[in-house]
Amino acid sequence: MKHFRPALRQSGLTEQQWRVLRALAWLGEIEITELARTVVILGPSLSRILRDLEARRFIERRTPETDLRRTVVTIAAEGMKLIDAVAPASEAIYASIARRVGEGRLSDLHDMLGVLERSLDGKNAVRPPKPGTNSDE
Amino acid sequence: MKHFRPALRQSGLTEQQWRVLRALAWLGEIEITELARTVVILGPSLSRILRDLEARRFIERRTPETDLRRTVVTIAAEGMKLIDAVAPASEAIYASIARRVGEGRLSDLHDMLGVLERSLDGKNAVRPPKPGTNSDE
DNA sequence: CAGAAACGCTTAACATGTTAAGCATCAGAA
DNA sequence: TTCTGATGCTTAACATGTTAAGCGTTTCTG
Repeated sequence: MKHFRPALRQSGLTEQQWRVLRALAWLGEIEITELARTVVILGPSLSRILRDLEARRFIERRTPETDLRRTVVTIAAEGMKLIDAVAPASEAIYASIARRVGEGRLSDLHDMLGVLERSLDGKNAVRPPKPGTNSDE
Repeated sequence: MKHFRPALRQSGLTEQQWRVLRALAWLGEIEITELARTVVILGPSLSRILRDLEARRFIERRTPETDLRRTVVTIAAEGMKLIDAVAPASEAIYASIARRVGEGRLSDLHDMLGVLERSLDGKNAVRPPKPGTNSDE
């Protein structure tokens, strides 16, 4: 959401890069296909984003010996530093939004979007994290 | 929403092009800045979309003598044909979505999004049309 | 009347969404 | 063991979102 963009840009991150890094900080390590589902970004887009984050040494990749098709991604030390630097501002912005809109309303909206998603797609619906994280609006 | 895309692509239209054409069919003629607000597309993006639609002769432009800065846009005959050709399929898809999700839920969601928007931005909040039109999800 | 500020619109540049296609690898069937 | 289909991931190409900048026009101020 554009409320977060100025703060993120100060740290040289786009929204999507931030969301990906946060997910990695949260999850530890994850395979790319799973990460795409978790952050609700299409595979080709995620590939490109990860390429850039890897070039900037914010993430690292590893191919498990058990299945050479797969790539496991983790956040690197540089990436964790960035997360730690940006998280306070991001959380403050989110808290401000929550105050203005109301926690109850955000929660209701989140639930309704989940219902909508399940109604339309049935399976394979990924719920974004509950309020308290960077909601994708 | 991706439910509409296959049908639109058969007619050589993207979602945004369709939304712009439908707004023009609905509104008659409108200035570009106003159209951008109405369809919730940023000016630079709308400029590019209109450029393409104009090249394909789906829309027409006119500069009013009263203010040479402004451009008034209208849908052209070719554009109206396209609207008439695509509208039945689009409305059928929307009706299907409404059945699966529930009209009441869609209406509630629409209202909640309006509240969210007003809470965050106060003024200048543009409400997308009520269900029955192509909602921007 | 002249100059400054604001407005309307466009374009450039970059990031990402999206669709299609391709390559390497794995799993399962014959 | 070999072959086929599926999977994981990447890239190309195109459309659009976004930010910044620029140009022409209008409005406002001194």
